Amino acid sequence: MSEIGIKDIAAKANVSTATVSYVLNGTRNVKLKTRERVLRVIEEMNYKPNNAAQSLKRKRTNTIGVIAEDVTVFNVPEIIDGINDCADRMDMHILLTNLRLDKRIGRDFDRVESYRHYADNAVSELLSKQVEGIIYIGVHPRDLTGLIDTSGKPIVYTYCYTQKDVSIQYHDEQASYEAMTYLVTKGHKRIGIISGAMDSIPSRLRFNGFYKAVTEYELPFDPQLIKMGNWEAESGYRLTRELFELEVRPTAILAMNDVMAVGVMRAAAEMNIQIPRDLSVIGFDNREFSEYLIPRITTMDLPLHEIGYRAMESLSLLIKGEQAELKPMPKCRLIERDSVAPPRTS
Amino acid sequence: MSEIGIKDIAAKANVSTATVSYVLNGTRNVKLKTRERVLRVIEEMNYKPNNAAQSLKRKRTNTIGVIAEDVTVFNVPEIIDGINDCADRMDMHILLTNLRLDKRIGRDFDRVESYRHYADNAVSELLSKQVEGIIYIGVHPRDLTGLIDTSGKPIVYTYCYTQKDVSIQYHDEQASYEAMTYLVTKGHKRIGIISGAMDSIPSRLRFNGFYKAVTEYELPFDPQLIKMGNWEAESGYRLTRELFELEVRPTAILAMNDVMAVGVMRAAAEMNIQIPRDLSVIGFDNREFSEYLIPRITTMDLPLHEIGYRAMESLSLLIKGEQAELKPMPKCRLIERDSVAPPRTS
DNA sequence: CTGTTAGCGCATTCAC
DNA sequence: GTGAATGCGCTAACAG
Repeated sequence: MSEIGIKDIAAKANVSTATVSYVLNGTRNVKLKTRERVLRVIEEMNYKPNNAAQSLKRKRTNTIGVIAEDVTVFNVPEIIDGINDCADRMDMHILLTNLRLDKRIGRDFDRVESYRHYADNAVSELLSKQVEGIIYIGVHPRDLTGLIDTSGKPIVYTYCYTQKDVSIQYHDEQASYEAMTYLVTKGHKRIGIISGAMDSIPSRLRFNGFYKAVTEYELPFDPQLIKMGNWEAESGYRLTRELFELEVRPTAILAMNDVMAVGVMRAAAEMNIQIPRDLSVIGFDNREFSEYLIPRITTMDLPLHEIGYRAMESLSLLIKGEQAELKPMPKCRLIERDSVAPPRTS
Repeated sequence: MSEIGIKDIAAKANVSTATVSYVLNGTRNVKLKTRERVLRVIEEMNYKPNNAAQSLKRKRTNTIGVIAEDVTVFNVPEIIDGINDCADRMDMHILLTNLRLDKRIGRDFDRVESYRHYADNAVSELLSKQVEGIIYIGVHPRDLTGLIDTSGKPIVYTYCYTQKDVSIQYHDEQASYEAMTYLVTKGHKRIGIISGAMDSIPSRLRFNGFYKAVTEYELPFDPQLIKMGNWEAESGYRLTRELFELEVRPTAILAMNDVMAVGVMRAAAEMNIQIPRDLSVIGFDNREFSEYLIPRITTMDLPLHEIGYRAMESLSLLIKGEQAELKPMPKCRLIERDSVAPPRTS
């Protein structure tokens, strides 16, 4: 029975409820002896303060809400972990809501109306529970302006954004630029790129990084080396075949995610092209499997933990009424493995 | 400002707070006209009931706590998703606590003392928040008797268990038996097995299934075909090499997880053994990467969603004071892919 | 059908 | 250093 309350403690310890509260919260000095007595009784009766009553009285709950569009998407757990990490340190608690978008409406994220309902519910519920702020974790970066109304409560977005709220994202452009730099350093000049879906923001950002590298390193610019994929392995496969029908073939391919990199590898295997001897491949996301492929693929690691941590930091600032500081975007990190080598001097 | 309360609504709608409460909860009939008026005011002022106050009054919170030992472990998100799925249907809410064991204490799960502290805190906090029950998601199946005291509140364990509480687990023994059956159906007789760590319960259970198959199908029993791994890829690699030094080599290998199956594949690649032509491989877990390997590996899918769902169902029963019904254990499902073929008739 | 009011468990102000 | 009284926002019993 969790029915023991502060007054049960007070009675058993021969003090008033106020005294119990004082020793519990350290709000005022209590004679050592009484304090010890109270503490002992609390221990004995295994008393736990009723959080509902506390929240009602103080105006704080020390709780924030996290809305995840789908916890089963690969990047989400690590972001949550980052939020947790930070929240623990500031003694904040987390109320997690899982929208289950993937299961419920599939991948059709652009039809905002199809899930506004779920989002609204989640927010209402969280607000009802008196959260002091909300972190929204998208499954895919996109503009969510107007989706959510938090009634003035602070909100931070990650893996998506709105036009007026704080959002935390990693540096896509820097990431692909860095990947290109690595390839160039290894001696590659003709580098093919297989993009994600073109209506996606990360795709465009990563393209920017690619162009920047092409320009800065004065690589031969050939539109034929640029292929529009759709994030799926099949597109990596198909486009790699196209790339290899070119008269002058690329010596390296940058795939905008690891899944498409798998497609690249499949195509290569079929055409008897050895990676990395005949073709270098670099992926994106550092998905778990990227380490298990043969060869293990070199890829860009996403700073997911850091994103979560930062989101929590910013939210905490907003809750305190301060301005969220504008730190530079978290960067991706190159994971060097076995799928990149210098081009063959044929 | 979420400072608007029921009495603000009452005032503006010219009714008493009670009436507002009644229309909100449908607890009593309210004249249509007044109801509509109240509803309109609520809408206008964007009023959200204060859950803390509600919980204080009713004795229910409609909230359960979920303690995950580590949300970043591969199987956990899907379990949470299952819990969510069920919780949504019964209008229950979830308070998630992430122990972050992997990050904080590493893989040394047996030293219960090293994380009792975290578990205790999590439970205290949850109890304080008046959850009506708890689901505990372990990272690895093991006996956790004595770790947690919920002060009488119902608890359900999954991916771990205690000697007195309800726990939900999938059917390991059936799974490996079924995997063996599949291999036998394909014509294999000499089947090697690479186990997980032997102090692990799933390892032993899966062995049971293996033995059962060996017996029932009257396979040649050869202790040399049984290798003790440790769940890591390296052990799969090393033990496969050992298996291939045997005079009569196995035609198929059952690895107790997909990670070790990767090791098998690596060893095979090095020895120029083609999968599945020269060697069939079957894994366990249906890890995401198992589909991306070349060849894609046949594996046993874990009913994670179902486990979560069941855990929630059972907990809900316990909360209502009923007995948790004993359904048969959820089963694993064979995912047929490309790493198994009939043995070569050499 | 609607209003009045006690009290849920706790923190806090004021009085001692 | 301690205790009695008040009220947080809400529900439900009681009264009309």
